Amino acid sequence: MSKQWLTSEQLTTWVRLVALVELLPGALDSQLRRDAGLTHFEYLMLAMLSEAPGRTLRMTALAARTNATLPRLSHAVRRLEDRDLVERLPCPEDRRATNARLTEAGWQKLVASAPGHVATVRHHVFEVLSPEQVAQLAEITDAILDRLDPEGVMTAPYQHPTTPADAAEPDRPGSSRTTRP
Amino acid sequence: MSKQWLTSEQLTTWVRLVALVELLPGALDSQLRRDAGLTHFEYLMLAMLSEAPGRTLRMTALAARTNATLPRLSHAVRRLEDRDLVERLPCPEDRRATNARLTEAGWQKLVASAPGHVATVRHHVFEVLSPEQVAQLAEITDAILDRLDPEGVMTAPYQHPTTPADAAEPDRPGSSRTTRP
DNA sequence: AGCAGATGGTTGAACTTTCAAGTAACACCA
DNA sequence: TGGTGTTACTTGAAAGTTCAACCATCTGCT
Repeated sequence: MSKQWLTSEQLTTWVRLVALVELLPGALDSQLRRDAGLTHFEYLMLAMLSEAPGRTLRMTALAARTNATLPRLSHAVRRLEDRDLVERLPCPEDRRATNARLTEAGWQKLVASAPGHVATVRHHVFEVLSPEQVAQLAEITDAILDRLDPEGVMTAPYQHPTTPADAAEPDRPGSSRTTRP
Repeated sequence: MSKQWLTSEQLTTWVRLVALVELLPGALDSQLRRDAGLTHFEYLMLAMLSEAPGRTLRMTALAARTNATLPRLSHAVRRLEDRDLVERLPCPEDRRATNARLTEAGWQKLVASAPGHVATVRHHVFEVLSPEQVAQLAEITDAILDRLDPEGVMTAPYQHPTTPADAAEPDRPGSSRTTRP
């Protein structure tokens, strides 16, 4: 702590960033709950699974990609399982592990809810930013995530554009990508 | 929904922004829980009260400034009351209303925990950004908040730099401002 | 082979948030 | 004056998250 306080520019920026960080998840949540009956966290789980090879991910990997603790994910997956959007399978390679796989109904659910979600994202973020600002925001978030998520677990598989997730996904080539948001 | 999907620049930016929005609250929370025994939400309540005239705010106003529902705030204030950090007073002007006021112990708690919190903010955000990027981020968040929080309730009293909150606060002039983060 | 420690995941209890009433006071108008 | 409707908040129950065990399996070491 070399300097104790923030400059007034930093303070203004920080106040706004905190507001953004508090408000944005709520906005995403309400749209998804209203139009799709999903929380943003549930949507994220489905989206992450949809991008994985075989639409399948180990619990630990899914937890990392969604920033969830293992207990939280375990409970959440059980609820999604009750709704037939996801299924649990024992992992053949490691018998301690459990794989979560998107069901066909889960895939359909995601396909059905993605457009409304994307529209919300566009409305709240991209419609109000210039292309330059989008580029600036990409760099800014990249810099911050460098410390917040050094491994880039949450932004995988978007870390390595030379080996996109789609390459490993056999069915519906090119379409899974568009469901990402 | 004129355009259905996002460009790849937008997608990259969006993935990072989501990661940021998910990760940052957790980072703030763990530091505050570890070093101060406060959640970020509790810290925000104390900070907002500290800036208000007489360190007092109506429940509704505090709820707006912290992006909390009224039931959530009511429960949370009761817990802070149990810890003697906040007290509840009936509002003289409107007998339906309740005022929440920061106690001296609450003020001390805030003063004690602010430096560590600010250090975390600096570490995660301002140390990795250039001054230009800080300015860019201020504009970007401003644009987004325009739709997310048109009234600017969460960023008040930083909306009107000509009438700073400090002007209305009698004691410890100039100091309350620095506890804001 | 066998054991110690690490890893992967689940479960139930405690805590927090949300949701659905419910109460009290204010505001307006007949 | 007395409704009628709105505002401000609280409360208790339901839902979700976190926390602290717990079990099973794997890994590495002897």
